[in-house]
Amino acid sequence: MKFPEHDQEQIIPALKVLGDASRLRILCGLGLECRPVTDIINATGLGQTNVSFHLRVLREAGFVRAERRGPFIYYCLADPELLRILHDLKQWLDTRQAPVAGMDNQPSRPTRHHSAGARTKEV
Amino acid sequence: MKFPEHDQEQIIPALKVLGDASRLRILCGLGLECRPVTDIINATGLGQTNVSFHLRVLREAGFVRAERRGPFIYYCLADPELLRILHDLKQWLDTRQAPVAGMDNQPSRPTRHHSAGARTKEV
DNA sequence: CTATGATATGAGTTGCTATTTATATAAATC
DNA sequence: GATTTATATAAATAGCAACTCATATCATAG
Repeated sequence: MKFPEHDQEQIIPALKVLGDASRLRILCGLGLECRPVTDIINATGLGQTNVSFHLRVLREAGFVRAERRGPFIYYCLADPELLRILHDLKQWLDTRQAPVAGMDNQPSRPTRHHSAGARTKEV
Repeated sequence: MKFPEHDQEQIIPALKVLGDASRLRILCGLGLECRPVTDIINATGLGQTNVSFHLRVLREAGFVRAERRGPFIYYCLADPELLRILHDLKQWLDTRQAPVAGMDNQPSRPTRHHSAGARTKEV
C-alpha cells in the first residue's frame, strides 16, 4: 500500500473537515435525509451562524449537497458511502487495544541492558 | 448506517490525529518498516523536536508502536490496516467530482420561481 | 414595495495546536 | 564518571480554525 505525497495531500483536507465534532454531528445527523437548515440547527443545538459556517465547509468539501425548495435550503449527504468509510474506521478503532483518546502509553523507561546483544525491547 | 454520538466521539480524535500533514508524512513514510527517529527526521525534513512531538501524538493514538534497540528507538506502524482505510478514503475522494480543496461550489443564486409549484432546485 | 422568515457572509475574538527554542534524560563509549 | 549521540519534555510563540455578533441577501406573503 503506497502513499505518495500527492495522495496524502489529497486526503488531508478531507480528514480535517471530518475531524470536527460539530461537523460530524451535522453530517451524521443528516443521514440520507435532506433537511432544511433550521432542522439541523435544532438537531445539533449549534448556533445558526455556526451551522451555516460548517455547512459551507462540508459543501465545499463535497460531503453534502444543497438544494433550495422555496425559502428553505435542504441539505443532504452527497454520498452515503462516506458513512461506510467512517464506520470502517470505527471498526478498526474498536479492534485496537489502545484508546485513541488516552494519555497513557508513554515511551517510559525501558529496562536497561548493557550487552550489545540485547534486541528489540518494547517501549 | 447509524452513527450515534458515542461513535462519533470515538472517531473524532483519530481523525484529528490523521488530519495533519506532518503526521501523515511520518505515518506513510513509516510503511511497515520500523525505523529509528533520525531516519524519520531525515525522511520528512521536519525538526527533531517536532518529529518527537508528533510521534508522541501518533503513539498515544495507538497508530504507531515504539521499541528501543540500544540507543535508538524504532517506530513502526501499529497496524498496516490503517493505510487501507486511508486508501479507501482516497479512492472515494477520487470518484467525487468536487475537489475537497476547492473554494468553488458556492450556494449561488438559484433561478427564481414565483409559482409555489417549483420544486427542488440545485443550489 | 414592505415586512418577515430563512440562510449566508464578514469582522472580530477566542482557543487550540503545530512549531520552535532550550533543556533534560537515556545509552554507550572512553 | 565524563562525553557524545539519540530522543524526549517543557515553555514560549505563532498560526489557524471555531465560534459569536452584527448585518446582508434571498424568497415569499401581504
